[in-house]
Amino acid sequence: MSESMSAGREPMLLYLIKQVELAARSRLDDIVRPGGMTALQYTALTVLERHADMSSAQLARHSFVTAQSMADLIGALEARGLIERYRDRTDRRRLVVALTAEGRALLDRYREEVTALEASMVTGLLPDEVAMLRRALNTCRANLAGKTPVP
Amino acid sequence: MSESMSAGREPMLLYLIKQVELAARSRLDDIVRPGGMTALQYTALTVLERHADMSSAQLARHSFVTAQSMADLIGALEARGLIERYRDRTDRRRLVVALTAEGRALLDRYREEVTALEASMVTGLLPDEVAMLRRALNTCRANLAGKTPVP
DNA sequence: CTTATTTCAGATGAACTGAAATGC
DNA sequence: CGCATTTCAGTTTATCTGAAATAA
Repeated sequence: MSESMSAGREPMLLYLIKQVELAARSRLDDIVRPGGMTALQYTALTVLERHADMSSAQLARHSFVTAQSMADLIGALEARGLIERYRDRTDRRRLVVALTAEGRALLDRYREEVTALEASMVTGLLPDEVAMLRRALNTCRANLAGKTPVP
Repeated sequence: MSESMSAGREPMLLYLIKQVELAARSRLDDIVRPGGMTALQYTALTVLERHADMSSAQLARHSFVTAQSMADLIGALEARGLIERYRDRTDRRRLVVALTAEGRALLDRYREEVTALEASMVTGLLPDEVAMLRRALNTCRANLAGKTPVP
């Protein structure tokens, strides 16, 4: 009965994605742990580096999590002095997040190792294939969000 | 200074992978919640369907988690009656996991919806591109594990 | 003796929901 | 008023580490 269906033939894509996420995050945690950060925190810093002047709520939408979850993360980064926040003058509800010098220094400190981790992850794939992987993941992300590619 | 480096140009692959995993898991949770399961539990059942007669420790290695983490998951599935365990006669340390009829029924009950979720996730990609995505993820998984593709 | 499997106990990280305060 | 942002409080899920029992 069910063994004739196609879904059982190959592992779910969701399973593969989860495995890669789990293994990659574990490696990234090892890299940034000496800096007193988690992989998630480091990743958030890289997002802030690419997107200045975002509020916590904007970051939450950008990252597919609730505003409350992002507030926890932002709070931890602020407590560590890696970011600071200031009130937006034109909309005083918003607390705009900015990297501090220390935050930038930590990003720089681990940039090479993180780049090397990503490179080791895609070892055996051609440059075109890596570009294709990136494009496919962006498509998946957009499809799951019901939105256009990436802000 | 750091803005001339390549790492800052595009979002990290790790970030994209995490976003897709988060969004996809959330959708899968919605699908299987009526069955009283989490996405993780459903995924574990699909692994058991494809790999019979595995012990919890083997499953843990297969899934990149500790034996203790897998024991929690297996314990929940057993408590729900979706799997059962029996002692391996030739190695009495091992408790071999087997799907129950109820476990198979739940797999069948959600198979179509889960297949549709994966299909919707890769909407806009050609079949070749989906195959390439799967292959690339397998490569990443193997590279991160320091092992050969998949058991 | 060493190693593998399982189990027990506790800790942590990272997400969630609900509710309230503030400001647009 | 309704909506967005932030914060506070509590909860859940999914991982981890450490330690002990059993068996190969």
